[in-house]
Amino acid sequence: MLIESGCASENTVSLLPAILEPTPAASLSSLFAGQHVERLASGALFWQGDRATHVFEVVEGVLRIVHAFSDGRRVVAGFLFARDLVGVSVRECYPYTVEAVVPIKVRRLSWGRFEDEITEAPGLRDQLVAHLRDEMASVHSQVVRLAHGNAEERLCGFLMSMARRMNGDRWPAVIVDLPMSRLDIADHLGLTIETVSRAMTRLRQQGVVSKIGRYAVAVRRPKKLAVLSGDDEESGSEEVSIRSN
Amino acid sequence: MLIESGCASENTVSLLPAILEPTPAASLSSLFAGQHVERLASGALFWQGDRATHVFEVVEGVLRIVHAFSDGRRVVAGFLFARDLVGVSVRECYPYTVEAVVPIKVRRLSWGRFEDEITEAPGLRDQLVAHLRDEMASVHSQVVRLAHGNAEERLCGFLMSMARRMNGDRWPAVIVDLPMSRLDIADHLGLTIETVSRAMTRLRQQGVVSKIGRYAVAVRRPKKLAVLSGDDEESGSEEVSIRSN
DNA sequence: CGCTCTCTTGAGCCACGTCAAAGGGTGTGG
DNA sequence: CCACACCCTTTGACGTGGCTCAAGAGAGCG
Repeated sequence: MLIESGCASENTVSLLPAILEPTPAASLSSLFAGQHVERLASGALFWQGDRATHVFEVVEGVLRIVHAFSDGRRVVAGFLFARDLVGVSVRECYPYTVEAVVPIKVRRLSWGRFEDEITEAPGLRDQLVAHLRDEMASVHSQVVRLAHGNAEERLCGFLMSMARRMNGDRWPAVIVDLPMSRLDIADHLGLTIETVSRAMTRLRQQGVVSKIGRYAVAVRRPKKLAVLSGDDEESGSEEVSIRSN
Repeated sequence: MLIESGCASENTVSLLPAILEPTPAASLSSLFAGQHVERLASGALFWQGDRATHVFEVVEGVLRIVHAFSDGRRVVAGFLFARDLVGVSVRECYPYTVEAVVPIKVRRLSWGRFEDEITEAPGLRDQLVAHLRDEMASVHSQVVRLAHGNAEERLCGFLMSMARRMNGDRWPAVIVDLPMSRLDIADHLGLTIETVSRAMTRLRQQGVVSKIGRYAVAVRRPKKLAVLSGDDEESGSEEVSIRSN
């Protein structure tokens, strides 16, 4: 039974004794603390192909990571929320556009300044590595979600991850905000808006969720949602699958 | 015209003056130089859910990154080749199984030792960050590929990325080795073996590729392959697409 | 109240999944 | 050296989930 549900966050750093940390900057976020807060009601924070000149911290709101294609098609690779960092995993040019889903507030740091600060504080380097690893895990699970299931499973997986992120990893969450449009969700899950809509309707009919206004749902049957998302699985060995209920 | 085709590799590090590097270890790979070479004919290097005790360097051969589900379905999140590192982006437990596609050789380092070496050499920390960023870019493009196109586009994208990786980023490549089975490719692209097979046949009929034995193809029309994969796109703005040649 | 934008619902079609069988390469044993 | 068996791949026939096209329903706003 190795499945200690979790295997997540905040451990890499603590593996090293916290003794040698002379700097007061405890977290990557604190680097942005002194920076001016910028507001953006809508549109792009930066464009795919631009030189990566800045790193951002999301203060408030939601953004989407977008790959645009010349044929008009679009892929939403992910969403960004308060406290997320933008651009730290980029090397030279931004490989995607980042746009505001709702009016947002961000702080920015020039790439050079960010690098300098990181270089001077070993603790922050570790935090950066930890952050990149978390980001990897998140993108990785998105790969699995896209390759794996049908429309309903993908939507359930998306709702689960939204519930977790917006609730500080508390689960089950009752209310899940979905500030992005159906088109954003569709492009994120590799589906069309119609299919997303139908899948959502089916979930409502099954009593798994119910709509609250337009941009939120209430999770009525968290367990069923988890099962449908295929999130509880990941066995790989034979001797599982007893699971009553 | 910001699109300097490239925007890639080996710059993050050189932004910092290379003055302060007392250690002889120039690259992450060199950490593994003294380690015993292990051989694995087939089966898993480690299992999904295992505690992440080691970091590996692939010396020779090909491996696959596998997510297994309790219902028997499988997702191949990616493939690993010579010089690739395995496990550096993991935090506590391996979130996937890594298996040998062909008989492989690897070197290993304990997690603790890896961390220690990294901590002592600032240059290596930068390399680690650079490595994680490259890995992010790779996984990111996999997300885009899965969310974007139909079977043929996905297969073309896969062939392109295989051609690039096995040829040290030289393109166009004539011969592309495909040591993995159709099932591996199918699970990687979110398709079935039959669909992969049919897509491959269609590419052959169009004269884009031709089969060489069982585990390799020759690229006959690289340009068409690139177009079909949707790789040349990524515009986003209107005024591009001049690009002679 | 009417306009517009987004979401929902419906009908038909097509690409891909499923089921089934045949083809081809590889290894083993006669 | 051939024969057989096994496994992987290819090809075919058919069904279905999701895409396309089209219309209708809410919600925000002047």
